[in-house]
Amino acid sequence: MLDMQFIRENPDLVKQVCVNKKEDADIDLLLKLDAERRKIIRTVEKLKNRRNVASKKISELKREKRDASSVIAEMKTVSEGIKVYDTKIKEFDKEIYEQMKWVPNIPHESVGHGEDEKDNVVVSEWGEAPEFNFEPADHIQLGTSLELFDFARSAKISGAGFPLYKGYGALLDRALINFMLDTHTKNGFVEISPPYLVNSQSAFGTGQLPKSKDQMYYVEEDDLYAIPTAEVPVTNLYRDEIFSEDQLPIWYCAYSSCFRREAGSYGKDTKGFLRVHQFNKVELVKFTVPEKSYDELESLRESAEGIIRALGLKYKVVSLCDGDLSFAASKCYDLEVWAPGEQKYLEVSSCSNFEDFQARRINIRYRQSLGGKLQYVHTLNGSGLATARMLVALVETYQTQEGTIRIPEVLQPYMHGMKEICPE
RNA sequence: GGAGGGGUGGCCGAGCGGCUUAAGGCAACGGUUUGCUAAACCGUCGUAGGGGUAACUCUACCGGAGGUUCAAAUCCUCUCCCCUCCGCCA
Repeated sequence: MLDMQFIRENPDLVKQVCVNKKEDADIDLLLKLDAERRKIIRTVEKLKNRRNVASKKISELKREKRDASSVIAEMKTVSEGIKVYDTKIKEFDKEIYEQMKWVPNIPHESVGHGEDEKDNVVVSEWGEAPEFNFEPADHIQLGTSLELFDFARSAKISGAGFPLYKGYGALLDRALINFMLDTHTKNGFVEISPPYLVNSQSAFGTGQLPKSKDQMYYVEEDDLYAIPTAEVPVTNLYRDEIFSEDQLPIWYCAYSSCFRREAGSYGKDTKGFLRVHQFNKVELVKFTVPEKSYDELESLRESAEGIIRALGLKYKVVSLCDGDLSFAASKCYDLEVWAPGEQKYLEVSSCSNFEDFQARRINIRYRQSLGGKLQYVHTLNGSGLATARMLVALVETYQTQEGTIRIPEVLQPYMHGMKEICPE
């Protein structure tokens, strides 16, 4: 959510951002409603002032046991007027809010202009693509022959896109999760294990609602949404709360399963683990003062990158252009790992700075040490990382000619010391 | 699911139709004085919105939404959340 005053003062900028981000919020209508609303406020507040003054008079007269009926009669009509205007203001507030919900966040000045993902900028690349003296298999072949996953049976019990891990596949996934959580907590993140179902207020707070309502699983009977990422519960932890400045920054990491309907994406990346309805992810979330948020974004990205490096996977960092930037983000880096079996990069993390866009929606503020002013915090988050796609890159990168999969050294302690996954 | 209790400023907590401009305390900030992890005293101190170049001023806000009334933190209705007990269950 943007500040109305900001929109009032920078209408052209906001309009341009809507065009660049391909959002069709009606800024002119919004400005008109805002001006209209303020005009009514001026009128009604004059009336309310009259009422307050008269009210005091009435109470004085009553105390002195004098007649107040003429003032009361007059106030009756004034009050009726107030009621009419108040109703009008409420209508305007609602209308303005309806429009405001669709206004996207302003990109940071360092974000490039572009149409879509093809205009994203590669910031850095790391690692070497593995070389094979044989034709590398993809994760589905590997997973099937080693019995790591069972897509056919999970489709039977739930449907396509619901993965099932088995044996060493399940162990590998668990190893990845534990390795990530241990690494992040060692680096200063506090671990959170959040609820998986959240109320609509939470889904709205982090920006999933209203825009991506159809992308979430919804339990109608209880009005609860299955989380598409741990970002939702963790960011909402401090909804309607006020920090003191010395409490910031706060760094959280949270493992959760993530649920996404992926409506409308049928036929795209449908193979195996590439795009699924349920996957596991360790999420990183930060709350910080505005001055530090871009430093925190860089450090957040490094935390996520550290995992990929430790696993020895080739990857690249991409800075999203404004056309590819999500609704709520000011700046975003995508981390993409190389999957040699697929012969393509897979997005395993998005590290974003939302500045005060989320904080404004969910009302998270902090009191400045100097001056004691209340200000909105900045929120950031990034995957650190999603395991489903990491598994794809991992098994494809570390496959051998014998059809086994070598285990990266950092994961071995989490795999009971196993160095290699071999056929049974 | 059933029965009670409760939601008031950063925190605690009084108020239960008009002498409230939400008491009082804590915390915070500024100052005076005395000085060994500090105390005492004085002062300032909610948030949001509107108007004004400004000092300032007006309006709203007591979980949320309606209602009664000239007037609502206070009365009524609905609703959400928290706590305790009972039931059911992992």
